[in-house]
Amino acid sequence: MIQSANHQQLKLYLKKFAIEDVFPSKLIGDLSLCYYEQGEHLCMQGDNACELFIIVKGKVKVFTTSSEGNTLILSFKTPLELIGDIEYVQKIDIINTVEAVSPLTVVRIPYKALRAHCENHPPFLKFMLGIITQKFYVKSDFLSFNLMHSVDVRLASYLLSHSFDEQHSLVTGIHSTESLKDAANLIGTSYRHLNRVLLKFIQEGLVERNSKSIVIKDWQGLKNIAGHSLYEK
Amino acid sequence: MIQSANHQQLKLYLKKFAIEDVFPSKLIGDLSLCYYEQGEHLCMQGDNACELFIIVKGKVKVFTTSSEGNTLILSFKTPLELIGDIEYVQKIDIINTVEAVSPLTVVRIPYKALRAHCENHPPFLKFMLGIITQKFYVKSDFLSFNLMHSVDVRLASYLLSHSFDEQHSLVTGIHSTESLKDAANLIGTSYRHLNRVLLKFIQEGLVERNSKSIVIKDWQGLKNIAGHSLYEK
DNA sequence: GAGATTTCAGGACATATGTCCTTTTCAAAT
DNA sequence: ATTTGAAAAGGACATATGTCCTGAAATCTC
Repeated sequence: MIQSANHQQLKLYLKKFAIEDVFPSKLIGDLSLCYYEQGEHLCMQGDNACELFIIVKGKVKVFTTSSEGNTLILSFKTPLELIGDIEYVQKIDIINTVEAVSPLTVVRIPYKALRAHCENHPPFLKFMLGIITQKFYVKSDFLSFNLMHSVDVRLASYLLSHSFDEQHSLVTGIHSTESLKDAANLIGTSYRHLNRVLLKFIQEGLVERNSKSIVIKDWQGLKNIAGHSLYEK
Repeated sequence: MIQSANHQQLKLYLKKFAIEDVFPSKLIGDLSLCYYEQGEHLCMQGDNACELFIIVKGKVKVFTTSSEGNTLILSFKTPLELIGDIEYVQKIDIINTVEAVSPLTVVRIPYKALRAHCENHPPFLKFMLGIITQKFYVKSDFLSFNLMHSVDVRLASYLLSHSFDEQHSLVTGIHSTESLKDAANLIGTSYRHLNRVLLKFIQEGLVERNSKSIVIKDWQGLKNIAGHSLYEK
């Protein structure tokens, strides 16, 4: 992780997301801009929480590891999103591990500064409320979706929503290796089973697979399986 | 539903939960106390949202119905809890249906009054943040738990946590009829399968079943299956 | 470039879970 | 008490999913 002293850049980001007024001016000096490389961890499950992160560029995955050693990905997050918000309010340890899955830029703010200057600052409180209620809504949807639908449906939905990712459009490049494992962990199934369902999709002509990627051939067909596509956000 | 004009009683509730200072005094007149009978609905999925409810006595179940007609119970809620908070912040329609499962007392506040007087009122914003982050945390846990564990584990956990409910202590009375169906819908499985697992528990001597209730015989045995008991809150 | 090593896809089997239907239980009505 | 109908429990079967393992493919090392 590299910490930047470039306050100009930081302010550009705040402006980009229209959150300049969220923090009182006396707190601006406590903000810093940080860059993480792919694979680096922002925080680890169980650690003491002491800073709030605002994701302003790149993508992270949020996951938890059970006592049995299983990994479950709870979500992928892209700007504008907060890490450490729940922990700040509830005053608890880090709940989930967060890892950069692309080069990442975040604004970092120590809890200490927040408690000193934002505890009763309505713009900040409203900002937090907006983000957290959104998160809750998405999570609630995600829960229902997972509990009510089979892996087929979930995978179809996953493929659809992750094809619109930053990079390509229709010709999606979902890397076989890591990201398929991630997909399994996000969907909440085993890698083995995901492969099985994928094979079925291939046999049905819905997708094609080559050594490096998975390509969607029949958009509508997948949509019919997915019903209402989730995992979108 | 019966609306009460008893402002004295209302204030007692606010005091009981130490939330007298959450609302500015000019808004107090907009609060009202409402009583619901078991089975009544506070709000229905898809309806226009216009009031915030604070549950101060009794218990509700929050559930959603899929387009295929399946019901999934997302949670049971007891005081102190909010209904309509996400909708208020996000300005969206009612997400889930909420039904009283016991005689219920709530404090009702029209959104209109909140927007007029609480939009920038830090005590209110902080109150909302506290409740919503808590909800998020519980839901996140619930999601992981459901996605990572089998129905056996989930049922064991359910039985354990729902035995400490208001009424009895060890000798739990989980009514066979409705509440077993509710259990299935909460766990996210079919009634059929829940019955199957229950039978297994009975054969293993973990629980006993008579015409009206299910009694836990082997507390520790269930705990061993459940691992860390969820569904607690 | 050939062997060694890791990674990945798929086979075989066991188990978990869903669906549909039949049997059983319980309680209301007569 | 008998009948009758609703509700709950369980049987049978099909399908979904997990686990373990093997063979194939890719990558690395020298």
